[in-house]
Amino acid sequence: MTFTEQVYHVVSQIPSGKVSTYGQIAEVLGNSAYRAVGNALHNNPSPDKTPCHRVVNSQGGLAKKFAFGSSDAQRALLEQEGVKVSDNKVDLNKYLWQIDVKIFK
DNA sequence: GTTGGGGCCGTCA
DNA sequence: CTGACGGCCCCAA
Repeated sequence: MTFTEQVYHVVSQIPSGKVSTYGQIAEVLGNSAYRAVGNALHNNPSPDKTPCHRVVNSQGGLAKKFAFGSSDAQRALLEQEGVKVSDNKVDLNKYLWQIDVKIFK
């Protein structure tokens, strides 16, 4: 199980209507591997299995380029799931997903 | 509040 | 094996 695989696994565990940050994922997988996390999602071999649109940065803002093509698609998906997006940013206080460490165990 | 610079981890060429 | 890049994050001016 490589780091990338773990990232996919964790991201796939994100429930609908919730979002997570690169920092949170990195915090679960390692200490500070947010770089690797972004890289992993960039590869994103299975966008259907890996909802990278539910992954945002610390500011709750959407990324510039996603495997889907553009951030507008990501925003649409989030709103479709019940997550209200304003100015390409989500309310982390409400939609931030509490990552469970056991998910990749 | 905004901008700039440094540093972490992993993968690919 | 070494070098470079990335959808980042944090701290200091």
